[in-house]
Amino acid sequence: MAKLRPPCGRKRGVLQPCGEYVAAKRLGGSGMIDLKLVQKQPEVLEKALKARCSDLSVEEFLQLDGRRRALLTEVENLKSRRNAASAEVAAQKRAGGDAAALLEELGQLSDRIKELDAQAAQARSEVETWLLRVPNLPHASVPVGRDEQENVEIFRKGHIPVFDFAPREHGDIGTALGGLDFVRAARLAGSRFALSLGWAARLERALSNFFLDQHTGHGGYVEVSPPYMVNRASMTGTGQLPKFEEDLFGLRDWEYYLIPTAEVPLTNLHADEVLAEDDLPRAYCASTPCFRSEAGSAGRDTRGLIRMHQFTKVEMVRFAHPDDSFNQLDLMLDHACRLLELLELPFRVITLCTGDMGFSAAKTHDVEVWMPAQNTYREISSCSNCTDFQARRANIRFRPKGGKTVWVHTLNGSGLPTGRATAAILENFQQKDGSVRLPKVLAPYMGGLEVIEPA
RNA sequence: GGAGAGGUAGCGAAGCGGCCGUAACGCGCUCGACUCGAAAUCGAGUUAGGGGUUAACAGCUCCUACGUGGGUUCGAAUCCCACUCUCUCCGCCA
Repeated sequence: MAKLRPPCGRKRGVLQPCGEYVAAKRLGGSGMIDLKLVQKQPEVLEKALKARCSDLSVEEFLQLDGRRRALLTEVENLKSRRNAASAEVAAQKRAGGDAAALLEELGQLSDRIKELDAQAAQARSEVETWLLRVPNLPHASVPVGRDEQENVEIFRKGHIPVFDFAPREHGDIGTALGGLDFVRAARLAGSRFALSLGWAARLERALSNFFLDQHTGHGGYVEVSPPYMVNRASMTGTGQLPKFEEDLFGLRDWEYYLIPTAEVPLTNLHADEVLAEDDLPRAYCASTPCFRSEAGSAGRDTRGLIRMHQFTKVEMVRFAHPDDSFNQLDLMLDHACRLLELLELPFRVITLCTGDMGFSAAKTHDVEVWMPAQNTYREISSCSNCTDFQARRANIRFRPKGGKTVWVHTLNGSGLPTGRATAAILENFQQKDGSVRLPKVLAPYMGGLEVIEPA
């Protein structure tokens, strides 16, 4: 079964076939945060890490890196001598001489180099492991804050519905209408799984198709149908690994992971490529299942469709020129908001503070939809500019006209997850008699169905 | 699953133990010449990472990298082993 070994090494050499981190070929180049920056301006990183409430020690890094450099200097001097002496051997042999004495010395030198090389590789690997765990630096415009309490609301849109009855939870509504079956889903798989039937299954397909149609039409995104499981290099490229392995589902005998979001395959679509400047910006979207272990969220959102081990989501990914990436972020945010407007759902947009942002993001806007049963806004989309963070890890560059290659900026945003969208529709459009009205834009996708009636 | 071919810079491709990794040659790209301008042509330039030195991402200097990892050797793109990906043919299969 496990005969076909997992492919996870990639050309850039950050990884070796069995998933262990080894010396990078291009330390400080592709693969991680800017090494030079850390070395020369450790205080910048220190400040950023503090803002993110990270416990990584820059001090520790400086020690590791110092050791690495000391070893390198030593071994490189020896190599330099070896190279010169080897050339001498060649010259003597060409002249018909006997190079025995030199060869004797070189043999010892070679052994010493082998020893030091191993030590240097080890030191390099330690430095790299540290760097791979450093989150992206927050953009200057991001509010500094500890947690979600300090996120900043930007604007609200839409009308919060007023009910002359107690609004019910979407899980109950969907179950009562025969579309959702959490009992059987639990029997089939376990908790945090859902099963939809009839109108609900069709609604999931309808939402997916509606979102994709909007993106490929209005938004100019290229639709992609990517792999739903990827190798370790891809997961490292977008930042899920090595730090967040426990959040992922992996296969037992194969070095593959189920994607937690289509951001992973879509962003890695151009891994190890050099794009032309004219290729930017580039936009992709995909509807895929997403798999998340939800480790650490035990007890949260245990009812309904909000937090699942498997859910379907349409994702947007953009590759942008560094000078243009924050414009692209605004654009992508618009695309997400537009879907909610078309679905007639009330929402608000917030900017995440430094302490609440994801690992790879330099700036993130969350879109939160109104959920009547909880009487609050809940996240339905998250749009992030990852600047060059993922591009470094996945080695995605572009070539400015006539210039040297530069890291692209990558962005990703949900647009939208079908489960949470369904939840919002059920709750916001529920009616006193137990029926649920559907947004008008979905009618063509629902075979003309406008209201879901109790059986 | 069987057999074979291959992975070298932005792309194509040569090299198959030291004179070939600032990697032949071609394309592309940059600059210049020619031109009123352009095309064509001609000329020059054009890999990346790291160490040292440094105010410097400037220069100078050294090291490393020919799919990945390991081995042989004073010395490996070149020889050996394992792995991986791509392509062709055969077999099997939705």
